[in-house]
Amino acid sequence: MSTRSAGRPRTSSRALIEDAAAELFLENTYGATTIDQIAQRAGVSRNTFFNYFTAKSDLLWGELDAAIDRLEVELRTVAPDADALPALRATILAAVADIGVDRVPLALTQEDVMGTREETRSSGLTRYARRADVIAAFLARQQGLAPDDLTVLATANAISGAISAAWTVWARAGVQRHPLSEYVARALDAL
Amino acid sequence: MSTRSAGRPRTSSRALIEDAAAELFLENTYGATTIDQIAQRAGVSRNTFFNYFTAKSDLLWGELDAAIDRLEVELRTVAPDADALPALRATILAAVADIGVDRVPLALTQEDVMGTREETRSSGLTRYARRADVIAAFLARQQGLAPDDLTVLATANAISGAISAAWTVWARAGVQRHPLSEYVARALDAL
DNA sequence: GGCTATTATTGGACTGAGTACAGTATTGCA
DNA sequence: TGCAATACTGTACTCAGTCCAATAATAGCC
Repeated sequence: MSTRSAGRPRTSSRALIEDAAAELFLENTYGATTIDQIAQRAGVSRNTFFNYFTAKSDLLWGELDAAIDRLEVELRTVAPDADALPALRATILAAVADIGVDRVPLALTQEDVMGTREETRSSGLTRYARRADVIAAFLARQQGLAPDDLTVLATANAISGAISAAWTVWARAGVQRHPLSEYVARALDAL
Repeated sequence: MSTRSAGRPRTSSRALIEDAAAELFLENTYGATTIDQIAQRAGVSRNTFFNYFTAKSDLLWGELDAAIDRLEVELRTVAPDADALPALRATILAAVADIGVDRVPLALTQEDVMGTREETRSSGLTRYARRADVIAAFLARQQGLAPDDLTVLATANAISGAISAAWTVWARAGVQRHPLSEYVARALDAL
């Protein structure tokens, strides 16, 4: 890597890419910045980009992806005889508990600035789907039902949808926003 | 159009494209057929394809798109003083009422055959989102709340998610499946 | 019939995401 | 020091989707 000359790299390529992308998204909007531009500003080749991210949209959803990962892991530790829905609610809230005021995913924070409603939306939806999968697997496991049972899937999709709404409203709330978990709690209560 | 020689065309380009696509999806899977192949088999230029469809995935979701269109239109006719949720439920069921046993969207019917779970999923999700928008607009209108109210959005997303689950289970049910509206009704009851 | 405005269709050139693969640095470790 | 694994790069490719200008076809009108 020509620009990072000396010994072991001070910053990982991953971080360089993320920083470069964040800058460019703010300058030019998400849609108008190309992967080539990101790689170039990060001082990294285009292919290195794809070593760290499978798609451009990955850059927008780091925080959310991590929360879903946590949710999946934590749901595995729920006692088999626990009541499914209360346990699910508690675990969902725990998975977003440490997401505070300043940690807003890029995609949502700068939706307006970036003017990418449509473009970010479809990549965000795949997170909704993954979360629904995680929840459905938990419900099926916990309630001894098939993973493709209609009630299980309907419940899981409904819950995932409500959480999506919470993220959206939270992110749009601007500087005076409360912790994400409050929004998620209220969204779940709406069911 | 070289292949359709005589007078006025017997079949519209749109139908030719749809038929060609359906054939090719079955032969080669959705992901493995290109727009060029579809256009070629339909005896139409590539650009003509884009005159009729904005994306390849449009070909998969005709039935669902139409149902969402109906839902949107019908929701506008609901009396302003009607109780929102019961009216919504009735309108949703009406919008899928005439979708019978044999009318299964391509995307879902041939999910296995086409082996495109991942590829069809993201395009299907945009339908989920559009339906959620339609429902949220209705709820906000009917209840006198802001369209970005958390409760409104959470409810709309949850309902749209449940409906997605219903479509999925319905389509996967195979030949012995019941009318779609039964699945949708059960999914909504799960909330 | 012939004329005209509109619409359908086409060709061609382009951008940009994502993939494949082989080759070259770099690094960690023995 | 050397070797194996890993990080990085170059190049070439496929395909979706966009843009624009040009041509065919059609419907309506006289």
